[in-house]
Amino acid sequence: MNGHGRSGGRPTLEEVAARAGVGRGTVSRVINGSSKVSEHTRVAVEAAVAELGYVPNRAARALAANRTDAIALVIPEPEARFFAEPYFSEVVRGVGAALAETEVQLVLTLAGSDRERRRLSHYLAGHRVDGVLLVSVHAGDPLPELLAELGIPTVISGRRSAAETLPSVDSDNLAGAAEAVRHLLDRGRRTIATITGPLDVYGAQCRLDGYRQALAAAGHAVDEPLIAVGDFTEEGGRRAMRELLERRPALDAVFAASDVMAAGARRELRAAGRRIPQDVALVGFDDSVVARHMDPPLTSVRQPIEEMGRTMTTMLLGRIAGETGEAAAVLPNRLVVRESS
Amino acid sequence: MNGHGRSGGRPTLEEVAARAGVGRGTVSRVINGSSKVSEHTRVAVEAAVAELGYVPNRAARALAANRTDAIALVIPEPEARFFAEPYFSEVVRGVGAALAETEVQLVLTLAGSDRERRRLSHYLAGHRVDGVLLVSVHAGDPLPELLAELGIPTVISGRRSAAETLPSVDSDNLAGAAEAVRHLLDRGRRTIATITGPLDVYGAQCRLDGYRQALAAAGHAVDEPLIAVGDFTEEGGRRAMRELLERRPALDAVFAASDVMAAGARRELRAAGRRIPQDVALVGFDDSVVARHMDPPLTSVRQPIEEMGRTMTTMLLGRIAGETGEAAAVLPNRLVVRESS
DNA sequence: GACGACTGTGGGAGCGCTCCCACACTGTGT
DNA sequence: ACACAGTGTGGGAGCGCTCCCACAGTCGTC
Repeated sequence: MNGHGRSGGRPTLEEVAARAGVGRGTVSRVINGSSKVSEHTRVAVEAAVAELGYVPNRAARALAANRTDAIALVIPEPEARFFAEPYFSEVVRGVGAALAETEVQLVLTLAGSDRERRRLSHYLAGHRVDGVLLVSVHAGDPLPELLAELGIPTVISGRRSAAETLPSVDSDNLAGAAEAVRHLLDRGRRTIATITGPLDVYGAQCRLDGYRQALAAAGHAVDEPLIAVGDFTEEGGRRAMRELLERRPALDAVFAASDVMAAGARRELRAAGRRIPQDVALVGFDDSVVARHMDPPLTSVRQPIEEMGRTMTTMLLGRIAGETGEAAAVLPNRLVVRESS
Repeated sequence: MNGHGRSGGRPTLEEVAARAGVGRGTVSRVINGSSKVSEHTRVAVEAAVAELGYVPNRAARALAANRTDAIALVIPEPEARFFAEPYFSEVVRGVGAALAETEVQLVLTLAGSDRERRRLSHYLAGHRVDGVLLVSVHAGDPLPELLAELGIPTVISGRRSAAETLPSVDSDNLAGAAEAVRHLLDRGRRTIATITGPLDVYGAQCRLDGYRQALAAAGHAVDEPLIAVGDFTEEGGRRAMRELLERRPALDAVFAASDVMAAGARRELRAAGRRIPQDVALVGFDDSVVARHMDPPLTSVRQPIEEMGRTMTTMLLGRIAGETGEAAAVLPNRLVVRESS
């Protein structure tokens, strides 16, 4: 086809060795960047590699070395939160960026139900990836423990609790929420409500804590009826907003723990005849497409998702390489101010 | 750890064979569902497999059989269109669904520039995947040809021209656009403008053709000044809308070839004091998150992206298995009617 | 001048599978 | 009785690498 090697097949280590006039072991050393190869030989081998267009056979290498140079990204398929727009692609982009300069390949795995996740661990046991990236793990998910048992290095995104034991990368939900609330205070708002996520989700809890802390730090007492629990859905946001308007009709700002809930809140506010931001300022969380295209465009807390993907990957590669030690990164969030506040 | 096999390692074929009291070959036959194994033996082997928790070693299999049971999904990283929201995740979901019942794994590859794509083909040459799924391929992209040279089965999404030679899966852009326009006509609109995508993109061309055909079929002459060329960006949509309002201030409907351009058009219409849909009806294309959250919610043409992913995958697996013959699927689009029209 | 320590290097062994040939063993037809 | 096709089955020979042991060569040292 392209003149390389013998008939049909791609060139092998052996052929490169023959061409360079050295032994198999030497070529292997050069390919793997081992030391202990003389300059002279190295150059000769590299020339042979180039001439033959040699590319190591991944399967053979994996078999012999008992590693795969592949990591898996496990995706909770049915979950709206993750598949919802930018999250997924940004994580992938970050992971891809971290992997770009390595020879490690990314295997994507969709696994929704707990049963599927069990099956997956069986699968991972045989199909052998060197490590696993777990996104959006719930408390009670069996997968992390199964992976630990199998001795497969794992990094998760988002802590499951304050006492997360697994290596994890998270954004600073508390600080992000606090910044959002501080921003509303700075804008002169005084009756600031919040719509939280489900409180058994650690991140949602953190965002609520941020809300509380920002108010407290500014010397305001927290008025509990200004807190309504949502579920990260638009309808949930709407319902929570309805409650809030009933309980505290005089509120002049709302911090929603997700953009989608903010969208629901906006609908409800409109229905109640409140103008945004004149009557009520609105801030969301996630800085999703929804935020940019809302009317008015939504002020929102942006998580460094791509960077989280990158950090997770770097961390995982480190652990595969045998590093232990500190393994919990918390990345800063950033408030993106738009017209809604 | 869990009592399986010998110390440390996972069980091998050999061990299963010993346990079942048969030869290696026989176990292999059972594992691979080959015929020519007596019922009795098969049962015994399956029992041994279950007892030992045997999972075939992927690398060994790949090496011996000279196939990898993996396919690559190549993603044009920097491209907004693809990474923009649901597209990516839906494709992945479709591919995942088609792969779920197979043993084939999905390898994700990000490759932006042409140079990166060349590097990628080199990489793929290392016999790392059995086939490749190419999303969002432009005319002039070198990758398809490189893959063809390497003899790697490939399926692309979206034809590059009417005379696409590669196996491809596309949505019926022409019919979708025509339906959108017909819908506007049904709503009593008479002066229907369109904002197209870049016309060197085949899909954009098809959508324009659909616009023309629908008007022609309804007995309307196509008024060329009602056609403005955009570039799939919001700003482009805005600019095109401005042109249209200048040339044909009396227009009462706009069909934009993408939701994002429709969002731009909407902004411009608002700025010009036109109400949607009372003064001007607006229809987009893609049914993205933007459409659902626009104000008013945007009528849009929905592509069966997940199904496209599934179809591509099925097609690719077929070709890997040696099927040839017909290889171009065109899936129907569906108009999702909302308040903007 | 003999000895060890070190540096490069070659190549055997083996990773866990699939492929395929050889070999029972059965049954049928002559 | 014989040959002869058909079934299952066992196991050798690799697939292309890495690992590691052995060994040649070089140098410094006693």
